[in-house]
Amino acid sequence: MISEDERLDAIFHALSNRTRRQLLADLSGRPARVNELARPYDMSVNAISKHLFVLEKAGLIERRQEGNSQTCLLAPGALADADAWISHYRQYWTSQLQGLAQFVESREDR
Amino acid sequence: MISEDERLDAIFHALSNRTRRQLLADLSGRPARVNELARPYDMSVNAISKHLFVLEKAGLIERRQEGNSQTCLLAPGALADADAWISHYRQYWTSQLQGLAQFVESREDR
DNA sequence: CTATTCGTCAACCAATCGGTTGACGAATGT
DNA sequence: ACATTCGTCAACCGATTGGTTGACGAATAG
Repeated sequence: MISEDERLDAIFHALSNRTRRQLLADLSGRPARVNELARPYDMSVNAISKHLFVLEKAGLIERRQEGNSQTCLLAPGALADADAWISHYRQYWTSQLQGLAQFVESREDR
Repeated sequence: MISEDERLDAIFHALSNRTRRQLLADLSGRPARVNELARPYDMSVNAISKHLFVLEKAGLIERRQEGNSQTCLLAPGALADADAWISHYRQYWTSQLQGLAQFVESREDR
């Protein structure tokens, strides 16, 4: 049984690398094979394959075997989890900001 | 000059650790000093201090020197950036899903 | 059958991460 | 003046990360 924390760890970790974010962008709208995905990058196919594995572990993409080849496509759910976490805390951010001005003032004229 | 990619790297990296996410939760609503924050954790103050540094570098919190002590509080902006990135791609997720059923079908009855 | 293309596995590497301990400087309390 | 509290700095540690190369098995093409 995998905890919510572990899922969020994996999701945010997956998003914390620009190559992986770019791969997600590349997959926006259309699925693609590993080779296609790797071509534009100045990096071995192997490295891309590892990045895809990280994305898959986080639940951000799925891979489907297609005979010789392998198709990757975006998976729903994981990104929504990240979004939910952020949205939840953004409301605190906002509410704290309402009180922030007074807080700062109260300190600055000590 | 710090690139957008570097900012997002830092923000998502900061969010990828459950202790740091919890620290942000702890700061929800009220600022707190490093010692206060560290107390509930089974971890040295030093470790917490490092986590706070990561959060600060990502622009998620600010620290204000208060004489001997040090007050941490949430900072606006960074979380909004993460939110913006995710929101942008969620729309692709959704639109891709609309076409996914057909795609899967077209492959499965080959 | 043979050659090629696809992607992964395994081993390795330097760099970063997440934590520790110990020493320290700067403010505060007595 | 002295002791205490606050938090950081520095060094160290094992584990993980992000990349490499080389070998391999499985599917496809000639």
